[in-house]
Amino acid sequence: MAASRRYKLLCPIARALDRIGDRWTLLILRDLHAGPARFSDLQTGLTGIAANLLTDRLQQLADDGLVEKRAGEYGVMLYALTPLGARTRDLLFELAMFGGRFEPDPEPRRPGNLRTIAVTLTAACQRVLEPGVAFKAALSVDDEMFTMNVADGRVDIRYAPASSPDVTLTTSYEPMVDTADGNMTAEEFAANHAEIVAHTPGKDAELMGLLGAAMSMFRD
Amino acid sequence: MAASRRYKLLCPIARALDRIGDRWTLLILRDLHAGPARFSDLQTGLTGIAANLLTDRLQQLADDGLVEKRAGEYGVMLYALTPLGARTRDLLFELAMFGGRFEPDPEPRRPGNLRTIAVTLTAACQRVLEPGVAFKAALSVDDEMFTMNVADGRVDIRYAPASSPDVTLTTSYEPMVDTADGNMTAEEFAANHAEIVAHTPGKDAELMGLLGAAMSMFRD
DNA sequence: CGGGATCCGTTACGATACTG
DNA sequence: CAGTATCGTAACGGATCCCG
Repeated sequence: MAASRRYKLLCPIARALDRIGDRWTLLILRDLHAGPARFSDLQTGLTGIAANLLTDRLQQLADDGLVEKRAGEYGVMLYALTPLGARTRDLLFELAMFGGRFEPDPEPRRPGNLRTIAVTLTAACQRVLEPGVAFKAALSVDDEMFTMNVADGRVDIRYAPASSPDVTLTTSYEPMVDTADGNMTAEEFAANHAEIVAHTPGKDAELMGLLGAAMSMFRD
Repeated sequence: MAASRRYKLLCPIARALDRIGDRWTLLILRDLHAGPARFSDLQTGLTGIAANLLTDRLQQLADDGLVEKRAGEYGVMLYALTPLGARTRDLLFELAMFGGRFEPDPEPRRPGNLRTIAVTLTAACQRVLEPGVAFKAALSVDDEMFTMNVADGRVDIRYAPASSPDVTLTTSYEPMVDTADGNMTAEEFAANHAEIVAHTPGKDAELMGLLGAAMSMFRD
């Protein structure tokens, strides 16, 4: 952010907005909550962000200590959240809870990839998780793969294929959004829009119970 | 927000940012959480927002149903949060919690008035409030007056003088910020930077206990 | 004086093209 | 793949002016 446009106010809300209040910045953080990403992963997911803006925002986030750039395998550059950057999770979830109250745009654009859903889903599951629930799930949403780990009262969802999951769920993006928006019940979602296979007995019920409760959080 | 710059994404975070993601918008909502305000109250509190931008933002907020414009006494126009707009409270609090992790700007600007602190303080108190606590307090912060009502497990802080309070607290803005930032303990704040008078016995302890716990939330 | 509207220079954004 | 460079357009910031 240009120095001239910083609020510079002695108020923690303004201090936060001076770091993450720019256009695109919160959406970049949102996608990074799905795990480390390459420049082009982010550019694809953000449907039409200009390359120079993505460069600027990543630089700003790095300067402020929210994101770090590091070399991954095969020499590719990876951007990842720092512990400080990961603290935006609850904030992003509150944004999602608030945004869920509005009708979707009549002509919505689909994101270029589904990293976007990880942080919202993680935070929602975290809030409804009951003690003792534990499993490893492979989620396939429109052929994009997620790993969902639940253990010790913690939920973690990453944009990566899962090895040896307890349960596998295959579904699509739109019905998930419809369910979160209240246009479909969790029961109908489970019955008609989810294909589920348990590799460890009983874990299918744990997964669907958690997901159903999480998606229902967005209603009043 | 210009239609061309809306994200239009089928993601609740983007839907929220399409309403409240513009520059100044969240700070306007922040100040409105202190109670209904006139145009010039907002312009003063936001230290240097251009009049045309404030007009634009208020119009946008009204169009989206977050703010309503109504006639107050003596024919003055008042802007107030709708129930939907009031739902931004938890979101603003998460922003404050996150922003509190950063050092203040070396040359911070002071807000033109102290409406700015109401929502942060309300939300923080709400989260640490213990059952059974109830009082009405008059807060005087650098000669700006707030009414703090605590009853039935709810906290409400408004930018208005209080009539017949149980307890009166006189203090200043900077020590409150220092305490929230962790540069001062709640004990030192109470001992050296707060002048407190109980009109109903025991209510002074309830007020200071609540405020101390609230300001301490911003530490790790 | 409160509550804006208008004008204008500056800055950021968005699209496309280009490069190591 | 991972950015840079360029350029037209849109938003912002500051000042001034208007009107009841």
